[in-house]
Amino acid sequence: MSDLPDLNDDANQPLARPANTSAYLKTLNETQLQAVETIDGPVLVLAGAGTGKTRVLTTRLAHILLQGHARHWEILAVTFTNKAASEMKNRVASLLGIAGEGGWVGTFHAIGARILRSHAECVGLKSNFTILDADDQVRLIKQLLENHDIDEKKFPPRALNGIIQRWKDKGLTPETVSDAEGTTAGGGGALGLYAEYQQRLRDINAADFGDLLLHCLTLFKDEPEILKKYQAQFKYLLVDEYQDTNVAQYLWLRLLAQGHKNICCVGDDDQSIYSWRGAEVENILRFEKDFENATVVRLERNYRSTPHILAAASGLIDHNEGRLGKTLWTDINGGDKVRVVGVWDGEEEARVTGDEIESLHAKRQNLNQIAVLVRAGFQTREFEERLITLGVPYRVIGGPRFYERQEIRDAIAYFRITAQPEDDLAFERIVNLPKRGLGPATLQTIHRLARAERIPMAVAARRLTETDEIKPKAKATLAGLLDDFERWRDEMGSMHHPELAEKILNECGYIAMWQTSTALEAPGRLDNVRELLVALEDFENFQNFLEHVSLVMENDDSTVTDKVNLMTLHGAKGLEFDSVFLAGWEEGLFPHPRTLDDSGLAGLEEERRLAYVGLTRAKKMATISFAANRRIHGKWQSAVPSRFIDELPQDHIDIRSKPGLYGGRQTFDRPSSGFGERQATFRGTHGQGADHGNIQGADHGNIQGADHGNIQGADHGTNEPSLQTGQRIFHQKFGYGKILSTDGGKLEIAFEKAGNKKVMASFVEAV
DNA sequence: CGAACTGCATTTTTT
DNA sequence: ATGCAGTTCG
Repeated sequence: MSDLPDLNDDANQPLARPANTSAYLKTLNETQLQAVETIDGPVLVLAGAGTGKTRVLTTRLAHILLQGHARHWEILAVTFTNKAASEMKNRVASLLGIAGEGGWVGTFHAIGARILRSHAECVGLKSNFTILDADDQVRLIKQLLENHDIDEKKFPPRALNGIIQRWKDKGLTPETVSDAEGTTAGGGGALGLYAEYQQRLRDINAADFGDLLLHCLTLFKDEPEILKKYQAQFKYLLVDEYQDTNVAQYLWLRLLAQGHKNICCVGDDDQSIYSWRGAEVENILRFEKDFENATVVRLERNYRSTPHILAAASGLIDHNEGRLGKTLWTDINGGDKVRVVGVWDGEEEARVTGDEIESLHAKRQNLNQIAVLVRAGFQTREFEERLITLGVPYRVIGGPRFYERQEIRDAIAYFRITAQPEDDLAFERIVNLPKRGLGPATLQTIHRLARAERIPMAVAARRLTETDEIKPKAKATLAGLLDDFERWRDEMGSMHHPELAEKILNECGYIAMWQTSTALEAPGRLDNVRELLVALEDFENFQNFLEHVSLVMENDDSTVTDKVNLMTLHGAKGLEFDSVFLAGWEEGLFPHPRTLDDSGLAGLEEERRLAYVGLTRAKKMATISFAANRRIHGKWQSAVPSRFIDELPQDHIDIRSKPGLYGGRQTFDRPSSGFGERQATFRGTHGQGADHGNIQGADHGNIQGADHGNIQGADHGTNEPSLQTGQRIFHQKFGYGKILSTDGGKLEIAFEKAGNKKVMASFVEAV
């Protein structure tokens, strides 16, 4: 990390001229300049939507380098997304005129992984540990539950994983989870599961996303010298989207910042929309208390939206309590009011929106500059259908990603097991793919041994090839497969990795499997696999490629072609468009009832921030729409406009609802209603919202309360070293027998019924 | 082993 | 409505 060639000589010498004459600072406004030039000590930059946040962040980074305050490896700049990280890298590079390779600009997770790989052994891992994604996490939990015969229905693996991940978000290890939480969460079983999950991760040399930070915290705590090294190294810290940090990230930052105390956090409390995945707005609200003598800079001049849009958004967010408070203003003139459109149903909403988009397009509005924003992913469907009919090109942002496709995950599992023999999840995924007769029975045996001995499945499998535990045919197949793994592993050193990858996929029969498949999607899958092989070329080796796959899964749909953007409100954060359509502003949909149920007022405020984020994406035109009738989960429901519509300042909106639609279900008997009347309708709203809650509310997310299924305590029903020659034993499959000889974990047994067999000691009970 | 059937939930999403 | 997972049947 340290002695990289310094690509930029200027960075080594302070510049003689005064800072504010530097060309790159000239374009900044006064507060932006302050945010850039206040280099020493803690700085909080409250950057409202569209106030030039990224610019400040990148200019500040460049400024520190150009002024010679630090070299590029002495600055730590963290973001949440790869997109933000690469944008920062690129912009800094262009400001400096060079590429800042080797710097510490990256996502929290990428930086965490980098630190962790250097000191993996301190937390019980090896530096080539695998990074597990959400899918792997859930599968691992499932395995653990199966082992304890716990009913997945009563304890959904996803929910349990959620609990564990939230603990990790809070920086809690199984040892530090409070007793109170430990005894209630997941029926009291989640904590035990967490401990077991962590143990299993170590056994298979893997870390999940949360671990990338959590293990860092453990590392910093256990190895103060290592922490000191990083504290000394990072003279300046820059943090993007600070309002989205969770406790673990906060602690991580605070530790690292303690050396030089130059930490600059940029964020906007009004755009905090990720509490459901552990983000804590409190981090940003508390900044001045956490970091003494902090400078707070407010960026309030908005360069993005017209006054009406800004006023509507500001008026809306004003309904939230506990804000740090900002007053956005703009110099931009003109622009229309925010349009509020009521329609009969979802179909009409899509039709009206589609027509509007067409007419914008006819007026030469760039389709890339148009977005339809919805609350939930499924809502894009109706718009897609309509746009297809109209022949308007579109893209859905946030859809399934390349690396999430089944065939890609399969192929990658082969690479994973090759690069990291202990990767159980990869092993399990491909052991019988393509089908090679290693079915559930064999797998279960491998599993049991792996668990009993706390060894990776590949190791367990290898041992089982030396005993009679599994059928001869399966045994031979398994031995062959394991030999393949090893052969490929040996070749990693000598062969060019894209070629090796191709070889692997050919030899294992995976390619053949799709080639011979008559399935409709087979050719497409093969194409994807080929594409994967091409992607491999861009990386130095397997390791780098796999790291990329797990951490940098870019969703680069930023295709050059001109298309309308469809996405969720969450997905729109950080983006901007000339024209924005905000669809589905109805009670029961937005604010989402589930959020209200789960988090009450705090949830409502977060939904309101989501609305605010949506509105502030618009540069020139914002259109809000709601339907009087909506089909949800196949059922038609009448709907009333979202309470957020009521909260918009009337002076800045233009209601274009068809006469009579404003009242939702009252449409027929009470044509045409105005604002005043809406209050009455609004009451009805509440009733409906509550109904919604009832449909779900009953036993949702409450894994507690059940008194069964204690996750701990089930034993693995096995051995102790007291197994000696002559000892009578019981084996689950072969029955009773007597030990003839022992050889480490292996035993030769004379079974009363089954004859002489070699078995694993783990599968034998002394009787 | 694979096709057909049944029950069930169904926000947001990065890494 | 729809899709997914688990189960059952041929």
